[in-house]
Amino acid sequence: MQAFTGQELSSKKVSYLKYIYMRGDLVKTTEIAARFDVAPSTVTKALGEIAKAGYIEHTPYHGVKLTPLGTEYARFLVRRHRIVALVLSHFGLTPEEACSEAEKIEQSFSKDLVDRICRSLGHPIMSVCGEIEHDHGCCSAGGHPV
Amino acid sequence: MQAFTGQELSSKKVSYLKYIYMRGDLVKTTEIAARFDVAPSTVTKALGEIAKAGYIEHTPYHGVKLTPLGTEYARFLVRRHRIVALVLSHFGLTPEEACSEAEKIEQSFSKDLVDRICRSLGHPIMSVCGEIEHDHGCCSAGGHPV
DNA sequence: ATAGAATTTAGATATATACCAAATTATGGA
DNA sequence: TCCATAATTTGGTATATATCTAAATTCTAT
Repeated sequence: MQAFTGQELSSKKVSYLKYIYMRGDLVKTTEIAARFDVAPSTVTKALGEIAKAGYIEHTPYHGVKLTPLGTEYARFLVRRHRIVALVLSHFGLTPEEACSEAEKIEQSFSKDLVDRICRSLGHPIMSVCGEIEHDHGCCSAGGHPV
Repeated sequence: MQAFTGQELSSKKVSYLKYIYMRGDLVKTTEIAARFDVAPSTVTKALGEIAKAGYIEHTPYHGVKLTPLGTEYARFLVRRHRIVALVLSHFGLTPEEACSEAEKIEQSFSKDLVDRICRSLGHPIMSVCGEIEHDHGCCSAGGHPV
């Protein structure tokens, strides 16, 4: 498995990548632009950069698709999001609040930090906005023994 | 009291402001530059912007000093830092780890979120890297009743 | 085959961060 | 006091991110 840090992509690119992952298969520029309320040209430029980084395959005029690396990375991004949302829910935020607040702060959580929180929580399988997948060595590897 | 959101200043500016607060009184450009390992000119520019925003008073060639607004804001920044560090410590991070990890993620925590976490924790007076001041209506005001 | 929709390209703007080199100001020692 | 040196600021440049508009290109469905 890759050694992600969680800081490979900027905040907006992470949002786009997660969206592409959730939508699955081929995703169109216009759809992403509509979802994030930005101009299509803004999305085109970002997609080009995400593609250059190897996370998606961009077929001009046709759409984007995750690469295997992108899929693996997106899985981490979603896990990070859900772990952070779960943590916030412990402070009394409703599932909706926890999810939207997580969206704002998750960007700065490193993979190592997420893994430690995950371990400390006993590798929960459910968050407030979906299941938490613990594939491979993910958060059980490294650091303190489980 | 002011209605801060926590996003008034960029990440680096927040770091500089917290440092100025901790150092107290008149702080010199070179000192800040040394502390953050950047060129003095980089600091000068940032200080100019922080001053324009009203948080510090910059006397060219002599140093900077917090304004009342800046002092109040810095107090919030320090409280935010300590609340976040305290939260991280609950997941098994040592005080040092919690403090340095908090430094990386606190920027994106809004005042509202900090206040909610603070309330949920029962307004703790101690964190892992110092005391937590709860002046004015701070985290007990607004939102759900305490 | 082509009009209209989708998309990309090109050119601008804005913010944040940072550097270097040159100019300016401050300050301490003779 | 005067000046050499240190500190600081200015001005110019650079990168990265994010965004837009307008024009050009490509796709697609009639």
